[in-house]
Amino acid sequence: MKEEYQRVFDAIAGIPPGRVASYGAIAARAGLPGRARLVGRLLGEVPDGMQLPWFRVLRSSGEIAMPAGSRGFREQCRLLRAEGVEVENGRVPLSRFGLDADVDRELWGLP
DNA sequence: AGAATGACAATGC
DNA sequence: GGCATTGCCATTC
Repeated sequence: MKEEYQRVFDAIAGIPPGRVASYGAIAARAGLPGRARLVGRLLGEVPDGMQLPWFRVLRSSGEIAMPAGSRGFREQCRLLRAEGVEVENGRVPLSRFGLDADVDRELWGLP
């Protein structure tokens, strides 16, 4: 596995419970700005049951990035709600649960 | 090599 | 907020 991939996994694992982050944010946190798609590709190949909070990763708009109604979709909603995250119509209000620059700094100690 | 595809994103209307 | 465009990266045909 490439270094980059590992860093992405770390970044995802670094999302605190009850919070969500966008693909772009993860990529950036992993030191791979502009590689949001890479993140998405990795998550797609992560087997279910793997110890990774993949469900905390959403699109920049806050919506779940899979076909509504699909198995993974429901699973993601369930897991998120289990952590206290509001999921309304397959979407999460990033204004409250999303990691923004401020939280990011406080949490991960970025400059 | 060239084109299409995908759990994406930023910008402009 | 929706829709189209453009940029991106890795993989697969």
